Formats: sequence, structure tokens, C-alpha cells
Amino acid sequence: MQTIEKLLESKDIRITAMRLLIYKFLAEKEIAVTLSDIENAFEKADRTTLYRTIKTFEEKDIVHQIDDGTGITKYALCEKGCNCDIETDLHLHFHCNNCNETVCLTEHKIPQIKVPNGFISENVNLVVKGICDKCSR
Amino acid sequence: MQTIEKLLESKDIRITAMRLLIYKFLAEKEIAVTLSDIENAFEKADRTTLYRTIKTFEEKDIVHQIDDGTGITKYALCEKGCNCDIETDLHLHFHCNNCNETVCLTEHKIPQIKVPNGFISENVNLVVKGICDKCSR
DNA sequence: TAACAAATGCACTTCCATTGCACTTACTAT
DNA sequence: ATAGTAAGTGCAATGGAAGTGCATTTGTTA
Ligand SMILES: [Mn+2]
Ligand SMILES: [Mn+2]
Ligand SMILES: [Zn+2]
Ligand SMILES: [Zn+2]
Repeated sequence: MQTIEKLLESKDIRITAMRLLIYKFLAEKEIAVTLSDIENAFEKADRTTLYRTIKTFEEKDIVHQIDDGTGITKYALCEKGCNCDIETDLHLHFHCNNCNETVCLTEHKIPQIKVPNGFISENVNLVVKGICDKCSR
Repeated sequence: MQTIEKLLESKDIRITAMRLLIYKFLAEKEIAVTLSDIENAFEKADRTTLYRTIKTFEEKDIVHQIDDGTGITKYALCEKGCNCDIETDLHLHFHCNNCNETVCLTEHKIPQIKVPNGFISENVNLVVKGICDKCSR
């Protein structure tokens, strides 16, 4: 059995053609994708199916959602050993103002953020905007 | 002449009744507000006017926009000496998961964030989510 | 193979953001 | 003060993304 199948099975997700394709699509991309991106890649499939597939992946911690400030939610595969289930997104995200792409900087963890007395920090969203490596050279 | 009038004038914004009212409304609030919040406060005014007023304020760096992850953009007055025009929002924002309110933590500047080689950081959006001081006691 | 549960597709809805255009108000120059 | 012009306001409509109800299809299990 393929590794993707194994992964889905281990998360109690039924293996369907659509899910395998979407998973592969996400795995090939190094950048975070929008629902529209997936839609464009699978024109034969219905938007709802893609939407619900992503939602299923999200619930099962296969992908995590990224709010990069563009107003359109993006998604990216979780890394091995990612614990999105416990705390949301310890790594930071980079959004390129030039090519409009967003990437996970999984190596770059979010530093401890101090909040005033009385405030309790539960999780943190950190998005750096600027020029990505592809656009800067 | 009142201070608000002076401020608007200094920013080359025409003084209108609506703008003064909206400015005062924002000044009274300690929390970031949505367009709907303003709408509810000024039921006689048209939504478009409120929308464009806020946009004008934003362009002239009187308010700054806040994306707290709720999907609804919020706005708050810029502090004196705020340089939103140069870089966006050096301070962090706190969103309460309990009361759903978002506040500017203007005293809490965003720490320097390291990005990988080739990436150029232009600005940073940092939102901390958790329980606010009002809700935690 | 029958029975059941989950996945998919279609249509529709909601919510917020944004725009075009007509009308009104405020400023400026005579 | 008045006319002319530019900016502000209100109404109506649009668009995009997210989400839902329900019928149909597909997959799993007995
Ligand atoms: Mn990520
Ligand atoms: Mn702020
Ligand atoms: Zn780029
Ligand atoms: Zn609170």
C-alpha cells in the first residue's frame, strides 16, 4: 500500500480517488494553496467536494489553514511531527508582496510573545510580508 | 477649532459632520471595530458612507486595519506618532476567544523576526489569541 | 447481494467587501 | 453673494468566498 493510503487510513479517513489526488496536489506544491487553486487544478470535480475534502484534512490535522492577510484562506500540508492539534501553527508564514505566494517557514518557530498582565495567550498567528527568495534574486 | 478638526485638516481631509462623528466613535472605543459596529452605531447613515469614510481614514493613516483572523476586518485609530505609513503595525494585536474583542497592544512592539536567506521582510502581522484581561478575571 | 454509511454533486444561501451612478453638500473664484 | 466645480453621500447592485440541504452515487460490511 502506498504511503498516502497508509496515512489516510491511520487518520480514519476513507481512501477515495479524489482525496488521493488532492493530497498529491498539495504534496507537490511547496506553497500554500487556496480553494480556488485546487478548483483550477481539478476542473472536473465539484467545488463542494474539494471544500469538504480540505475540511476533512484540516480536522484530521493533515493540512493546516493559513491566514496570510489576503482575505483568502490558504492551506498547506502539515509537516511530519506537526502538532497543529495541540497548538496552532508554531511556525511562521511568509507572504510575498510580489508574487503573492505564501509559504510555510517550518524551520522558523514563533518566538515567545509577551502579553500584558491579565491577558492569557493561547495561540499566535505570525505572518511576515515582503519579498520571497524567488522574487528577490 | 477642535482638535479633531485640526487633525483632519492637517491630513487634507474635508471636515464633515459624518467624519467627525465617526472619528469620535472610534476614539471612544478602546477596542477595534468592524464596519458593522459602526453601522449599528449610526443607523441613519448609509453603509457606503461609513465604509468610504473608514477607507479615507485608512489612506490618510488615521486608522489602521486589523486582520485578527475572524475573517472580518477591524479598524482602530492610530496612536499619536504611529507610522503606519512607513511600515504596517509595529505593535501586536490581541484577539479574545471569549468575548471576541480585539485590542491594539500599542505598548507591545513586534520583536525582530528572522527570515531565511533570500527572503526580505517588509512588515509583520502578529495576532495573539487567548483570553483578554476583562474575561480572565 | 442487501443494507447502511459516507462521499460526492448540484443548487442555493449568507456575509462581507466593493463599485457605478445619481444627488447633495461644501469649497473656490468671480 | 452667486455660480461653478469638486468632493461627499445614498441607493442599488455586484462579486467573491464560505458554507449548507438534499438527492444521488459510491464504498463498506454483514
Ligand atoms: Mn504552515
Ligand atoms: Mn493596532
Ligand atoms: Zn515572491
Ligand atoms: Zn475577552
